[in-house]
Amino acid sequence: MATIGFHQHDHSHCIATALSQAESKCAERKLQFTPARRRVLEILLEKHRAMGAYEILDILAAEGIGSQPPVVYRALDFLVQHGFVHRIERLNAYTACAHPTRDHVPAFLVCRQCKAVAEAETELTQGRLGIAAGKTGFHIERIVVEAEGLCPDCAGAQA
Amino acid sequence: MATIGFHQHDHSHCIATALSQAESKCAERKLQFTPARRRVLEILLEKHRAMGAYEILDILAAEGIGSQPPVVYRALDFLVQHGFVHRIERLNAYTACAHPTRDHVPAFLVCRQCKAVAEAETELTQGRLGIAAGKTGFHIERIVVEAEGLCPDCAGAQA
DNA sequence: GCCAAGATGTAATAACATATCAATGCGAGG
DNA sequence: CCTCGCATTGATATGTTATTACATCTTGGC
Repeated sequence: MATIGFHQHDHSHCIATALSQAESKCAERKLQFTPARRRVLEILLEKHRAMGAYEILDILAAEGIGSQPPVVYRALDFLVQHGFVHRIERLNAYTACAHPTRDHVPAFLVCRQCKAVAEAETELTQGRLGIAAGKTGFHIERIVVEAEGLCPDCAGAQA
Repeated sequence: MATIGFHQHDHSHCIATALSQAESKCAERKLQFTPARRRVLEILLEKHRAMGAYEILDILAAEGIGSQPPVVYRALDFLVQHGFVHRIERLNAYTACAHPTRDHVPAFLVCRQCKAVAEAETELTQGRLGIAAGKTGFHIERIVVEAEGLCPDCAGAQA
């Protein structure tokens, strides 16, 4: 499985796979994979990029699923909590997890121009930060790693 | 110089030093260290914690320096741009740089309970993320590293 | 003194997120 | 079957963070 996604590929298969994986995972853990939650995940998988909550909400509203902010935020909270979706802090946006089957610490490459997002992995207590935390007795629970720069396409177009 | 700051210390000296360092740096680079910019940096140094833009704005407003959002956002943009202040994405907040004399990639330890922030350092193209970026031709310009967890005080208080 | 670039003043609005409370559906235990 | 408890949903309102737009003023180089 590619960890990085700055390339085109046929996509409908991934969507179906990811959705059914999410479904089984929810069944396994006795979680309710409700229509709103399912649809939000599906939208993120379809678009395959980082989307703002209100952008998703617009789609839900057009489909009559719900038009108030809490609808989408509740769905996103659920999906993030269970690892189906990640939040990109840098963009205040959300993106479907690229490899939901593995337990992992996500790291992102975010293009500052086109906003494309690729997901990689990292360690929880990597290098210097882990050392610094250990020294002071800080207990790390979660880590946000987001690199900002230019994706190959935008770097090329700029020249 | 300590890279981590979960401890008390006499502070007025650091403030004066940091301000005059900022001043010289601006002079050197022919930047305007205007009253609003100076005061925002000073506020962040005084409080010595992450502050929201509107929290800073309240202080500016009370002092008659300005009461509209752009006042504080412009000052913060300037300070962030030139490395005097860092933005904590996870908190949508800002904090004075702990070691403005060095060129560095900041990394933060953020307590999820008391919101205390400590600054450490990291590398721009560390480990796996750098490799992933290299493989795909992504050009990293900036990197955000923020660890969330419990600081020693909060971890202790909880027990 | 004049011009261009940078900085500020001000109003309005956009974008992102949460609080609250009532109503509904659904499974477990009686 | 009933009903208790709990997760989810619906709906309204509000809170928080950030940007756009445009007029005006200041500063520094020529």
